[in-house]
Amino acid sequence: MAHDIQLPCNLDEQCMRCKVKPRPEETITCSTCVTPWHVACLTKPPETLASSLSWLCPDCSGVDGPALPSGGTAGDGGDLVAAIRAIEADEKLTDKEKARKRQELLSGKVEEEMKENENEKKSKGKERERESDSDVLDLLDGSLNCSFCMQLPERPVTTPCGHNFCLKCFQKWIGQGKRTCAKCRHIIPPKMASQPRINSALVTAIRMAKLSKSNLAAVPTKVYHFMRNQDRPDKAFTTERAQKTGKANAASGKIFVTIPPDHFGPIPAENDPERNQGVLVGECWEDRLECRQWGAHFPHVAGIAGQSNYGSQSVALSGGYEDDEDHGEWFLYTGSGGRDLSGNKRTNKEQSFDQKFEKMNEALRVSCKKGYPVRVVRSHKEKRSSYAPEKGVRYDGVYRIEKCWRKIGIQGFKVCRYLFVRCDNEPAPWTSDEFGDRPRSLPGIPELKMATDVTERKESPAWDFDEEDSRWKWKKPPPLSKKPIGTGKPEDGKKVRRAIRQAQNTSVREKLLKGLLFLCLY
DNA sequence: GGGCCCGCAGGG
DNA sequence: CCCTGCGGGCCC
Repeated sequence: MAHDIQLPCNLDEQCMRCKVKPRPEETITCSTCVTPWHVACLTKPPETLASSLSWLCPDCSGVDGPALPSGGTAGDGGDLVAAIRAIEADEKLTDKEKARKRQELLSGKVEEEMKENENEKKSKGKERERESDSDVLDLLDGSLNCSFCMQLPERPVTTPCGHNFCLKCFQKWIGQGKRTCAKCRHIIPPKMASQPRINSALVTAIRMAKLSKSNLAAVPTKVYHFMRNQDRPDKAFTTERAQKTGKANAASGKIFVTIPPDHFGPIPAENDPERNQGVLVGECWEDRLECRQWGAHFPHVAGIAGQSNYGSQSVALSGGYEDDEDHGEWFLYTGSGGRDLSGNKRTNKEQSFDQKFEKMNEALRVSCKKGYPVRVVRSHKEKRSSYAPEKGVRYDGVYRIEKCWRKIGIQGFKVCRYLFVRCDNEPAPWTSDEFGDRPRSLPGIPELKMATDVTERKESPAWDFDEEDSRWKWKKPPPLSKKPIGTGKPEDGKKVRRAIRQAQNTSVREKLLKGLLFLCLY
């Protein structure tokens, strides 16, 4: 892998990259910092003998190191920094032991203490702490800074007394004839004064800390999200276990995009190895399983994708419905959480009218608060059976029962917008000063991707191109015919009718105030 | 035309 | 491990 991190040999003369102890002739020593490196593990080994005599290691050559492994997540960075911090703070250790421990840590050896920390963490449960990583450089801002320039040390050298300096700053100090630490006045050993050695462990730590900070919002794709699907067929399939064929009982085919399930916002080209174009607004799929395969909306049935302590990645609107609250440009979305009496999915449950901000609803609210963009998939399929209006679709108020699914001529699901969601009883996470009424992006969130191919959208009868304005406009569908309401099932009829009445009597405004509806803006 | 049954996927 | 969830096909 050409993109592996460059690492020298450690104090035991073992290559920190390949973990073998190379023979002396297989190593090369940096002419500046005198650090030994394993030649076979260098991405650019010196080509001639002459060049090898004056060879500068990757840390001393001043050339930016190659890309760090992309598998590192914010969490890894946080753990690493926490571990370094623990080592630094340990008063029982000598500086040499600290340096050694840091090096071991960075070369992949796991300390027993680390394992214990891990276990502690696990017992506390799965915690999402990306935000707490924002202080990841605080550590570096403080104790690790060069005492001369007060910046993160460049090509850092570390004195035996444990203080860090830029190589340049240090050499300048030595050049002035000083032989004591600029910070604590401890004697600097003559060997260090004449041959300062770059603290490569610290270089790596700083790099990784910077990386984990800068990548908080855009953690590179984890390969396994892609790999794990490679043994699946391209299309939905029936498992051995399933007794019935067809998509009703199918497992999804491979997932083509490489975004992790908790990825917010647009799916960019780099996560679309199949087509290298990303998933664009306006794309269509046959069914929910395909929405899943292209990463637009992962759950196969559920309407909201998300995690209650993290945020919501996407929602699915089933039905291009005529609705005062669906204006195309904006719409109201109610959360999940009620019971569905239709069909015979799960029967024995009681119903509640008011849904609560928990689980997926809470996930959506988190996204509201934080201002994360939410992918939206709108179904253009004609709906019937389970969600027929006369059956009191989600009479508990989760869905508006007075509306009907309508056929609008196109079959399939479509990415309609990347939305910034606002829940009406939460303050908007952005200000109009910053973003206007239509925020396009927020810090740490990738820029929205819009389909530029207008022909794509032209296929949808829900959108009209306004020649005067030269832009696409949502076409309000014709009003629906009123249909009688009722289930026909005696045991449900009373409850259903009561709930329907209740829902009808609750104005949109009231619902919003109660937090029953989500107001979505893009 | 719609009710019923079925099973996957993932959150908690 | 359990339970739920804006699917979907088939059979009545």
